[in-house]
Amino acid sequence: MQLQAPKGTRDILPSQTQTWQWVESVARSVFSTYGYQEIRTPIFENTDLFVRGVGDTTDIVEKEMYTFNDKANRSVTLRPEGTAPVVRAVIQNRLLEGASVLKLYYNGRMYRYERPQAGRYREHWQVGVEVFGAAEAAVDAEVIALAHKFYSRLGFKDLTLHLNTIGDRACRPKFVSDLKAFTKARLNQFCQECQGRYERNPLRLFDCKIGCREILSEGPKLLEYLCDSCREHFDAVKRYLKLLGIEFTENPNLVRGMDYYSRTTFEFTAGGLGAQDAIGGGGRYDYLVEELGNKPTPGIGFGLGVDRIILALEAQKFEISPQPPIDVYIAVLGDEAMPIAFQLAEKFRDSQIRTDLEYNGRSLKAQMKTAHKFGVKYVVIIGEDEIKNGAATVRDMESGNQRAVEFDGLGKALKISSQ
RNA sequence: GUGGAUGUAGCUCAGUCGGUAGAGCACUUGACUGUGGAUCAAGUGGUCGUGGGUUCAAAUCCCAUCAUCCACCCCA
Repeated sequence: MQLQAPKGTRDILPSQTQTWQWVESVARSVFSTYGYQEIRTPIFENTDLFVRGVGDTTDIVEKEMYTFNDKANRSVTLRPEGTAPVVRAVIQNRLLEGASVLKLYYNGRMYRYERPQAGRYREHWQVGVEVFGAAEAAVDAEVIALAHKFYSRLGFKDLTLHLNTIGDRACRPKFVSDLKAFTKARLNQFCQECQGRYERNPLRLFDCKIGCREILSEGPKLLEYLCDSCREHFDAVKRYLKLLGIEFTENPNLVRGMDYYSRTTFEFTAGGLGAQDAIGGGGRYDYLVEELGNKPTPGIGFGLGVDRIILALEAQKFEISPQPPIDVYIAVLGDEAMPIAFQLAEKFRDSQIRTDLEYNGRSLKAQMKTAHKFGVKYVVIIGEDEIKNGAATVRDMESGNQRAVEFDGLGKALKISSQ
């Protein structure tokens, strides 16, 4: 027990990688049907990108980043989220020039220094999309529909979509200042945590789980402060979602953890997950590109947590039937059989037959057991008799039937039989 | 960062009032001279998380520490 992966990290073992590959392939397939192309960005960035992009008063930046100095004393940070790096790459590589709308997706690991818990890791995987250059409500609805389609392709049953709007530059400042004033007048009624939130980021007050929200229910409501264009945008998003038959719950408390959001925010939660039940979320960020130094460009996107998606699928009793790792197992009896088996295995592999063989000279019974455990269709037995006759014994593991096949014709025979 | 629970074989776990370790599964061999899914038997495998302390004697009691899990917080 001395060797151990770092706290909050884990290995994804061969028994699980089939599920992971399947989830990733569904993501690729669904995203590409909406016209998205993949982008891969570095796993670390200059720290400044996240401080400016995500926001210097957010929890992510204040206490959850893996930040360190490299040998030239540059401050770099393992990416805690996917949006800021993609925006950086888009600006740096001028991907917006000559494009009306740009649709990108990514799949990668994120890092946050948090206390590990059920469904919460210090290294976790997200697949996500980002759209640039489209401010219309239809795009908000399409992005949400995309996430929704991904989940339903995976077979999700117990799924809730939470939807909110947090206004824009025109209407949010007034709301925030009124919220601050309201809170200040009752500050001693709020919990310790919320008294800090009041100072740093009042919108986060809506996230309190202890009960401070009850006090706020008497206070200003964001929905009542929305400017006309924000209200119309939000209504349009809802209309489009209804058009597609996608159910949602309006959740005025949905304030997300990055400062870059504006207008639409959303989050998907799944049943059976315990306290960490958000399996994906995102929103619109119409000011982020500008704040990072480019000409103003609207944007919207989401990140979906692959680890939690797989946990939730397991909790919902979903299972993919495991595929055998190989097609053929060669049973080897005696030292003289080894060179023949060794060559045959190479021939099979050249014919795209997935093949493994016995290396340890165990009993035939043990070899058959191994072949059975792998779930192979055929076992090819090479022993004294087979060498003498120049023909291997081929056992069909489903029927139990055996026949002799000359060494030369083996590859072809197996190829045909296994199709 | 704050709480609670738990660390014994590859896996899941048992271990009484302190007397220096067990089961099931898995693995190997055999019953069956070269045949899987069944049965039976034997065998391999453990610094009892780590370091101290108490004791004639510690997996067991005490302290510390590390790790894991769960919750708070936050989020995917």
